Amino acid sequence: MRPWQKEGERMTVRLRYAPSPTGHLHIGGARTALFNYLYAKHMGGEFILRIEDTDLERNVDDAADKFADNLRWLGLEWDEGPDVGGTCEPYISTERLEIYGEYVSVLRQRGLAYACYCSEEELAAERDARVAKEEMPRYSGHCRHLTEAEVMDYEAQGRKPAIRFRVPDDAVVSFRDLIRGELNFEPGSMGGDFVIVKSSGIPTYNFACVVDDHLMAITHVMRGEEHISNTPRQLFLYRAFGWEPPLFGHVSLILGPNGKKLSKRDESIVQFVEQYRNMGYLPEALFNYLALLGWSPGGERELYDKAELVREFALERVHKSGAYFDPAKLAWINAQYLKSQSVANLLLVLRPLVERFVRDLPDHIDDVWLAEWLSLYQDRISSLGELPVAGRTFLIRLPELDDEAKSMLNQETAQAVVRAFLRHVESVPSWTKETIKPLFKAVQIDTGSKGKDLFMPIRAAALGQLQGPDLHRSLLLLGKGRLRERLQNALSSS
RNA sequence: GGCCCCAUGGUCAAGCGGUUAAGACACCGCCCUUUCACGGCGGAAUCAGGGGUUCGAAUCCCCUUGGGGUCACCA
Repeated sequence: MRPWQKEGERMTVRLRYAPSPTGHLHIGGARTALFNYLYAKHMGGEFILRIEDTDLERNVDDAADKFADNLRWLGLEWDEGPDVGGTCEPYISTERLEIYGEYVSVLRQRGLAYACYCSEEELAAERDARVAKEEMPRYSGHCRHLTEAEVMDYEAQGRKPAIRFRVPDDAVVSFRDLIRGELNFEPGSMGGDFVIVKSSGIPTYNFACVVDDHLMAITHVMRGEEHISNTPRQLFLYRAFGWEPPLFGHVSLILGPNGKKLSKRDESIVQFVEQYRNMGYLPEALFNYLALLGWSPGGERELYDKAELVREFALERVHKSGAYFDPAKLAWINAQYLKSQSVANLLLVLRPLVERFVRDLPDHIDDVWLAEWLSLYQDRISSLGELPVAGRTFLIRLPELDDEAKSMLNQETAQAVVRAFLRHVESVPSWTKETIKPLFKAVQIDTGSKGKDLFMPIRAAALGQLQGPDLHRSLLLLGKGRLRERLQNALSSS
């Protein structure tokens, strides 16, 4: 029974994602958030966003807002958090300093925590000495039993103490991980008394996290595997306070191309959510892909919407082993969503993208034009960001002829086809789907060319490449005026 | 190095003592198509190794090997 739990009340699960605002939301963080969200929602519980900004030096100004923005974009909405509020406010560590202070006092009064005056240099020297002896680096407990005189002496030197938690000497810890099962830790493997308040007066992650999770009634903590070794320390704290700890689940890591944990500094891979967003990836697709990375609902399906994922999500099916992040598969999933969505919907994403990618938008571009342009390429690209590249020829005045197109147009018969086509284009009264189609038949009669010999020269002259979307529709989109200009250019330049 | 975690094709993965070891991405081939894509069909490709347990192991146990995480007044 937890203090906040009323008699007979069924406890709702509460999970949180607690990023530190030191950078951008990356794939691994997003997936952790996603799993927490999926489980919370699957259980009909609550998902909470908390900002852990206890590392003042590394905090980045608007990182927290960006995290929130990208999390929302992905489709992860939280029930409580810094901007939406909630019953456990505030949701930002640095606004909870007083709270932490109270709990630190409790520990100190009970003799479970003590001031440590060791300087950074002294600690480093101690660590080096142990490493030199091939021992595990571990705090010696130097300040465990300082006399009053020693304390006064340190204070007189102007030293600012950190507060350490007194780890029981015979400490054995084990807990049942939601994903990995029983986990045991040998005594002495935990590094000795650990710091809970830095000499700056700011608590460390391990301390703030425990106090916050308890006060916020978090029932399940799902986090990356790199936190496994923090868990014993946090468990000590729960024990010291007499609190029932939440259930812990450690999710495997997402691996980069080198087989190691994704590093924010690794530039060989696009790993920030915002980057995919900027490339025109659809949030539903990223959501879908991330959910299936390290978890599987079983069966043969690859495409699931959010509601289905929430319904299917099960901790038992979360993988223990790490998973390589595969941008190609993500691209494929995104392509599937791209094909299935309405052009009108896609336009909402596309318009800002185009405005950002294309300078000096030609004035023939309006929503109707954009819609047609997009639909021409909809099943040929895997993300909207590829459209300005793939469909570039429609944005510029004259096409950029590639080598194949050039050699095509060098052929005598090709010249004749283009010449005849130009003649018919000029004489056609209107420019519609219906009027374009017969022009090809007319050219065929005039020149005797048909099939590839007929279509390719026109494609080359009009679009600059031998491959591309449907020719009739392309010419319609191009417009009669620009097409004529291109045909003339093709004839005069060769 | 200590402690801890992990191990089915190149990648994501299904499989929970008896299967010809699913499916998807990527790759290759064929078909469709005026081109390229899309789509369809087909192909190559996996149980890290060694011991047990068992009538029978990808599935259970042990060891080895390999990979990873962590050892901060970072989270």
